[in-house]
Amino acid sequence: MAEGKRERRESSSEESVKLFVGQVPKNMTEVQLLTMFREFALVDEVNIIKDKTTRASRGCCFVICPTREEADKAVNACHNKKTLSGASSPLQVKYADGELERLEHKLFVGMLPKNVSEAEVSALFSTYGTIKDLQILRGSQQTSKGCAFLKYETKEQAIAALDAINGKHKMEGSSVPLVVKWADTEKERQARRAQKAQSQASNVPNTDSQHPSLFGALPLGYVPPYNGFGYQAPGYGLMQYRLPPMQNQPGFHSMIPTVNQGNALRGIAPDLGPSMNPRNYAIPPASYMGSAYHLQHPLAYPGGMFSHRPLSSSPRSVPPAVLSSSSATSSSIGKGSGGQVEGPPGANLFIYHIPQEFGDQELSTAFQGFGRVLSAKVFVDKATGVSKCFGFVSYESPEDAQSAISMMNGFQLGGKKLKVQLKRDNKQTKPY
DNA sequence: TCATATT
Repeated sequence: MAEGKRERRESSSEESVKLFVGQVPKNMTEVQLLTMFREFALVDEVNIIKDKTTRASRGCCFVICPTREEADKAVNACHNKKTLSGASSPLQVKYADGELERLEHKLFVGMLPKNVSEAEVSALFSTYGTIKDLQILRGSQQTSKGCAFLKYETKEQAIAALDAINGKHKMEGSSVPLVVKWADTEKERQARRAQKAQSQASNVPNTDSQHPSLFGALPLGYVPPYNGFGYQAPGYGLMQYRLPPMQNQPGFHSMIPTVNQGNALRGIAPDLGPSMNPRNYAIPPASYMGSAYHLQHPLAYPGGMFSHRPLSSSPRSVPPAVLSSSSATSSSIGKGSGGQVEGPPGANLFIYHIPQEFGDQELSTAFQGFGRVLSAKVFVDKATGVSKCFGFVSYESPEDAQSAISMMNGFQLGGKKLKVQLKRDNKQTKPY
């Protein structure tokens, strides 16, 4: 018991350092990992990060080292240097989120006089400890922003300074006391940034209609103004999205009401006579365009309405999204609690050059004409939320995937051509 | 440019 207590304290002491390790095969145990890391450094414990509900490994773990020196040894020896059997890429070993900051003892100092020098700030704060780093924030013209970041050698020093100065000490020539706080952590900053981006986005009216991708922007079954074929969001039209060769295939022309054919292809609203009921155009569609907006996006052609399969020979020639106008929008993409649903071997696609503005939903919609889409994932930058323009689509069968490849690979979208290939398979052959 | 994941 005494021993357990001591161990606990060691693991969570100020000195110990937590590392985050990625690319850990899901079948490895904590003991195996512990053994492995101990070849390189002193390690107190390993904690595999598991799915909250399934308890399955999430393919990463934490490693606790007694000191920073030991942690650095582990990082230097392993990060990007070793690939564990079953992993697709080398181990990623780094300080866990917030860990570096925790060791930095970094303070924010506010309410500095604009003309104060580093030396003056340094002189004041040196009273409480050794300053490892000091930086007064300045604008483009070197003008002080009236605040600074400062790092102490130890946490105790930082606390001493914080207690002594915050709200109490006025610098020469200043009428307000300094503000001293712990600097925001990276996570806090991220949260703040996300918050800001969020509020800015919601301040823009009509975000949806301005979205270059019209998928998902309109409810399925929604009949747009005019006729459902020519409607376009401001600034965006079919012009930006080239049609695939598809249009030359048999059956293509017969799918579009003659009156509107030309314009539909260009995303131009036809000039309807005043007596004409615009909605008439969108009606026949029950089968044909569960949603008028399918036509607004060229991707609707290859995958959606104009399957390369003979139109009459298979029920699948009309994609699911088109059959039912009520259930199609979110034909339940695999978003099962964070995990991504993978299809059988050969049924998973890797897609590159996805338009920036596409999200999971748009990707799914674009690829749903070839089979049931089990999952569709566009990768986004963790910090900015910006698409990395690649992603994955999984189908139930390899045949679906092959159809999608033959139809969508090389398909021009927004200036670039989609690259559609089978996803690489990193699964190791199971020994037994 | 191939599932990157922070108990």
